Amino acid sequence: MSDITVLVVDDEVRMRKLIKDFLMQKGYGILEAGDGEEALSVFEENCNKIKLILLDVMMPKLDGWSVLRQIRQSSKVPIIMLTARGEEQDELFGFELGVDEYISKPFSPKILVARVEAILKRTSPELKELKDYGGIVIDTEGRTVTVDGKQIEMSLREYELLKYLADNEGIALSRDKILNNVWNYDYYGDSRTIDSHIKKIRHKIGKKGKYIQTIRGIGYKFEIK
Amino acid sequence: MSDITVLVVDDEVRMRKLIKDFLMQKGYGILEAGDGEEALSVFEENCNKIKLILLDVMMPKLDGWSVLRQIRQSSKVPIIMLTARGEEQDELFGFELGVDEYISKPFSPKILVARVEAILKRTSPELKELKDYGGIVIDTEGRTVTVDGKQIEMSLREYELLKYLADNEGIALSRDKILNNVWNYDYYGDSRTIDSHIKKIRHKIGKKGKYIQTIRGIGYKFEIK
DNA sequence: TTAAAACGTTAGAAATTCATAAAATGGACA
DNA sequence: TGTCCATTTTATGAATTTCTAACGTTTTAA
Repeated sequence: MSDITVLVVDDEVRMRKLIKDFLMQKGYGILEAGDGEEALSVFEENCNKIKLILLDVMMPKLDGWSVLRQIRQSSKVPIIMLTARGEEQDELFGFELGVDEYISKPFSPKILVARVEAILKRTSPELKELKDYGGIVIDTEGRTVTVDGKQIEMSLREYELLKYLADNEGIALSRDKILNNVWNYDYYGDSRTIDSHIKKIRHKIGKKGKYIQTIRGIGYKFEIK
Repeated sequence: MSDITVLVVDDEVRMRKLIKDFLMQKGYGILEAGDGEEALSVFEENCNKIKLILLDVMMPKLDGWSVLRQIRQSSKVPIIMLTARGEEQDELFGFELGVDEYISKPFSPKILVARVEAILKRTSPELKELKDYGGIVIDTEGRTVTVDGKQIEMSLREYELLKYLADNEGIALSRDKILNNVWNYDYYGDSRTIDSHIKKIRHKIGKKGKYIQTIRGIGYKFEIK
């Protein structure tokens, strides 16, 4: 289950349903609104979940431009405007207000999905499985670590250890806990081996090595400071 | 008071009451639903408050799986499925739909509470274990002590001792008790070593050092005044 | 008032713990 | 088999923490 939610705002139920069907098929969560006012209240309630808004221009009560302007006062969430043919003259005006894309009706579902995915890919880090811990970027898919834009070569244990620490940011982890999670649960060796790896990681990530704090008598803690 | 609310969905009133009692004791707010349809409408009304759903599988009108699927269209709120024994074969299927845990009936309340707390801990940041003792804030996860917003460096014993005293706020603790709890039970040394640490703690927490009272002839007591 | 007891404070010794480097181990692969 | 590399272990010194013992101060009770 993806944790990406798209808000679809259109006064036509059939249009909403159409968009919903295609995006849900791609695994996105969908929220709907039938007019501008509803859009604002739905967005307010779910602003942390909503990663993209598809916004029709022509709507009763409150039109798309007004909704756009309101939302932009508090959020930079990507917005795609849905326009009817012949409304192109507004585009320039819209980009200044922070519109990310236009799709003009009627559109092919393929195009819609493609544009949505393109935008989400560049704006939603969780889609890339990239996590940024204060400049230390961990790509769990590619199993790579990048510090200040420079990729760092890491061995298996180093990577796993760093990831475990970073995933538990702010939590002091005992040596036992670390061994049980990064090594096999029945690991039999010296817990000093952790120190050894910590040393190498700290060295490799340079200045950011100080994010890995030593908790004397306990273990280590990752903390961005 | 925590503003964490749990939605309990089960068709048996007694079951709901049981779960409710235990979770309310832990300080969570409870909402109830007696069938799948009610569950959906209650969730819709309170989706921003509800931080976890306990969902029975077998219910009239709309079963747990359908409710799960519906809710997953708009939300990734953690869901624990309550299954009768022998329904395990569905588990794999459920995880794909975003089930976070299974608990099979009959269950011990202890397990229920433990699982609920484990999930909430990792999904609700507002639940972070910060305890404020009159301006002395102890973060048990991060193992840090903050006094009036300023973090204080503490050694292992100092931290453990302060935490032990604070956890037993208002209770006079004998030296023996302190030694047995903060030091190893087979500690062999002088109990005056406590005084030494108390002195350092008092100094480190400055004005708030007066919270640690000396109980002559007995030991010490933490009291906010 | 005074001695005894309990606690506060201090400084330094002792013990623990960690960082580091370097050597040993062990597995993968040519 | 030998080489390479990741990993683990070991050794050493440094840093920190903990403990102790001694002395000072306060409280208690005779």
